[in-house]
Amino acid sequence: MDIREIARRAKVSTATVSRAINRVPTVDPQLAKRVWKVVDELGYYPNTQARALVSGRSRLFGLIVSEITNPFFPEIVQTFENQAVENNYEILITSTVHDPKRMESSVRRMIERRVDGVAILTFGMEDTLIEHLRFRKVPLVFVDVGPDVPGIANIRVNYQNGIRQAIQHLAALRHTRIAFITGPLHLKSALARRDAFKLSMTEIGLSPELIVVGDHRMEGGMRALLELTSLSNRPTAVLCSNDMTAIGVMREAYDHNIRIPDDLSVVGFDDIRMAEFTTPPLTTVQMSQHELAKIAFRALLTEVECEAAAHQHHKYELNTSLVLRRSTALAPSGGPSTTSLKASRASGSRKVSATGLR
Amino acid sequence: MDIREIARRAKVSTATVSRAINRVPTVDPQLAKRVWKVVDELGYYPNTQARALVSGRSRLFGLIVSEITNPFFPEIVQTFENQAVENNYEILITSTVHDPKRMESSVRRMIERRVDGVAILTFGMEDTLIEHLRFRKVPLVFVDVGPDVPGIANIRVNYQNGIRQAIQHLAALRHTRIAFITGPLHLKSALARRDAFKLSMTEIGLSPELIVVGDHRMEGGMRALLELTSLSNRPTAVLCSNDMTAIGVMREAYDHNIRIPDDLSVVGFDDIRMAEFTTPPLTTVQMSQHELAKIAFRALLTEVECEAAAHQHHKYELNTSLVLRRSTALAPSGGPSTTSLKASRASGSRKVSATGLR
DNA sequence: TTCTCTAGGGCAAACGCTTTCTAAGATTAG
DNA sequence: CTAATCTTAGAAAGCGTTTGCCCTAGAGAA
Repeated sequence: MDIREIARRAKVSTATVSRAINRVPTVDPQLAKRVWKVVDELGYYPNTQARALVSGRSRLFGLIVSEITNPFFPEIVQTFENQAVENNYEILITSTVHDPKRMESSVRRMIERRVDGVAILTFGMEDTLIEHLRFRKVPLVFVDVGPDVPGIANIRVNYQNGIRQAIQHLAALRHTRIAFITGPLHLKSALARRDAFKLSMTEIGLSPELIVVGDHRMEGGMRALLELTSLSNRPTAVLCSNDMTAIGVMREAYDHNIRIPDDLSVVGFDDIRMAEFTTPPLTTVQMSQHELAKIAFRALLTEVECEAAAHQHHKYELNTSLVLRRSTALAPSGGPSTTSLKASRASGSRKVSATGLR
Repeated sequence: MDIREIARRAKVSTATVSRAINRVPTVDPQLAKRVWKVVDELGYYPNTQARALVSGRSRLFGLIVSEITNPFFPEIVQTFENQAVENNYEILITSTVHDPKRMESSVRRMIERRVDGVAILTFGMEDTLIEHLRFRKVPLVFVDVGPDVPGIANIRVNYQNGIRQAIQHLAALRHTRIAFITGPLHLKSALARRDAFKLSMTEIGLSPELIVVGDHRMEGGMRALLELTSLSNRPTAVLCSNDMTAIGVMREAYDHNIRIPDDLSVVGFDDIRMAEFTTPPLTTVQMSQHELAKIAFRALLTEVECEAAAHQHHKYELNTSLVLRRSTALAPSGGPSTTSLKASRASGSRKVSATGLR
């Protein structure tokens, strides 16, 4: 069933049907009603492919993520999709699972489908692929890792804010030996977090020397805790480069009878959904996936809809901030384990306000 | 840049270019090489919209899930996407978030994009929407909830298997008071699980009376545990209708100083990724998301590719089975808490074999 | 040499829409 | 009452492919 069928039945031309459906105001209300009646009766749905072909816009956005099974991403996908639905876009998702071949095929497929824009929310991407997209003038938005050139929107994450809050929170709980477990050191975002840790420590006169390398996965956190406990002067608190690492730390701690938070305070980073569900619930630095996705979508949309904006170089920023839950407590005082802060805390989670921190 | 441009430069007709690109064997190898050379030089990518328009197949599959942020689904999405990439399909994902409006718009969008098939992996769906799809002869595949009519593929889950294994595992650990926390009772899948529990209990001469209602979310699990602990003869083990419920139980247990597994054995259902990361790691009934997605995709593919198959009524089955981790132990013997099985267990997870069970 | 056949390439018609251009009425001005 | 202007619907030209059909050239047979 096509537009001609509708035209025939409504006794108008296909042009009129098209105009009616697209709510062009110049069409006579009488006619429009007649058209709509037929459309509804027949359950006619316009063919998007044909529309896209002639209009030159597919109303399709690409969304490339590292791994949809990484708990950081589903929230992003959900929000991105919400935005898409709201704005009558469809979204083509690719989860690259860190495979270059996969990235390449995904870029290719997106180009073949003539997407109107691509959001690249992944930890690194080969430049030649980006070139392919740029060459075809596909609007692009990156987070963190994007090249600093015009025509590409970039979302910069302010890691410093949240990490400073975390460190100052720990310091306020009398912790002085605070360790940091990094992510893979080839990741820009991991390095940025580590640097933020260093800065935040030196800011308050602590030396940021307890740094061990993790891998942003649970296993890395487990290994890192082992490494830290073998030290002569163990840390009493540990800040992790992401939540999965923190979960690994807590898991390993459980196996070694290290109580959290009584013996060791743990802070994560990202605030993935799961952080709320761990035992104990994880205090962590929130990098709102919701906000991130929203910003990414809007960036794409402005790039696409406003021709004017297309040639500017846009920058966007995403803040981070500490969310208190129950994996941190007063530092053990050296003697028998001290009472924790636990009792004095509400069971829900609440954001710490920036006031008083720095 | 279009096919005509290629034709011009390779000094052939567009027909030949098309044939060369699609590897039609009748085209002269010489010519084909010439065409491919130009294609590569210019970085030409065929326009999928145009292709779809004329060929009548969009090479697009729809995937409707309840909520991508529900940890059950990302794995499914990933596997489904893998399959799609392998078979040169693209996938349109919708997360309905239980909103009927959203479902409707999603179905509409899929029809407008002329998807070649839709996998509906959601907990219930309005019949009128299904009608829309059936009316347009879109191949469909359901899990559990699909109507039993020809032209629609159905994946039936064998809940009994895994749940029986779970119950017999608990019984072997000397548990006799085994509780069950259900999901929302309007969900077919939740009812099926409950019934499997009842049957498995009576099979071994235990009475399935300790049943409380949950909601398939953490909160429900927390409430349910509270309810169970207020009972005069508390259960020593609890089987949950899904993993999130089990996580809620463990969380609440932590707050009440009920040790898991020493005081209470907990078994989940689904085996979401997170189950491996809880403290203690959750023993649970696996319903392989990987398998599920794979079956769903294959079902769609056969329905689309084999015209012959299209008019048959297909049935597929997905098995379930217990995965042992560390949230179950010998039932406390009534006196001071007994030693748990913990020490005797490997730390990894392993599947229990069906041998000896039933 | 002529005829027949076949292989393989080109022409042009779709696919289902949007949109420009045109023309027919309707309306207003002179 | 005619001419000029405006309004609105229809005719038709694409959008970028695929594909059925036809045509030609060259091979092989007579």
